[in-house]
Amino acid sequence: MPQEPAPKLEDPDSVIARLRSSEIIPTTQRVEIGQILFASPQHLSAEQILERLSAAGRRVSKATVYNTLNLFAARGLVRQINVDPARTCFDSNTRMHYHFHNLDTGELTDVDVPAIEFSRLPNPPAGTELAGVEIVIRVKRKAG
Amino acid sequence: MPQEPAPKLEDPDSVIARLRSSEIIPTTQRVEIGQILFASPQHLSAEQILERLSAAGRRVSKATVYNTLNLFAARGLVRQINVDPARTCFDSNTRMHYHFHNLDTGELTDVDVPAIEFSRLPNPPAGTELAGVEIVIRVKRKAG
DNA sequence: TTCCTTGCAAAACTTTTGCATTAAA
DNA sequence: TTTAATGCAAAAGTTTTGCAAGGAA
Repeated sequence: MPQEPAPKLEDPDSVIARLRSSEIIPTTQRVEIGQILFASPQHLSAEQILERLSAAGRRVSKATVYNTLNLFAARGLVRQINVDPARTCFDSNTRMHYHFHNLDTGELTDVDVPAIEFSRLPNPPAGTELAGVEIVIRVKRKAG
Repeated sequence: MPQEPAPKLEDPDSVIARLRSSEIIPTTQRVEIGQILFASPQHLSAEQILERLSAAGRRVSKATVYNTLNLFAARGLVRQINVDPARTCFDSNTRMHYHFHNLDTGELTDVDVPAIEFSRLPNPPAGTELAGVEIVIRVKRKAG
């Protein structure tokens, strides 16, 4: 019987280098979490990371997973995404990009910057300046 | 001494008509909540609605506020907004529009559709169709 | 009367925190 | 050795739910 392929993990040394260059002390747990997140561009909740850790035979406490994700986010190693009010997602793709959000499945898909082009954008309110543009294109199963 | 002006309330009959046309039974509590929400285009959390209710001398249980907001959202009378992972906001402006999000204050400001114009948008993934485009323009206090 | 809604308290969740223990440099 | 991170359990916060009591048609 076909077996669920184990999700591939990023090379630990590469994760360590990445953490050090963000001035983050590379503890065992942080590296393990980084190996999961940085293996590919993806969107994971804290709970999903815990699942993948335990699937990989590693035990990391829930508190540490949250601490680590918040630390990574504060240092720009991941980006927080709020599409589902029930849980926060962390996006390991730190290049600028947008998202498709499938309303039926909850799935997020990246949209590269060149796929969207503005011909007009409003000026920020007085006293403020642009900090970023976030776009979520909601899609649903095609009626048919 | 200047007094905090009581936020104005929408006319009850107008709220009742609105609920009926969405096939929602206009109970006392639903009308009271509608009077707050529909008084002007605004973005309110469940907690803020409870505050305004009690400021107006009305008592509605927390459970009913949540039930009502979810009902209104399901019927398209308000739109749910997820910018703050800690709480869900409900937007009583149901016309299509976008938002400025002030990162320093958390404040949301409407951006009308004509203020943004696309010259290119990606095709939805195979098997899906467009359901909506959500844009949040993040702004911060101007450095100076 | 019949069906639906409300209110309360408790439950369910996600996320944060305090503190003793352990690991990193 | 000194400083910082981990793990646990408890706490905090928002949202949901079960059920008895009350309101709408």
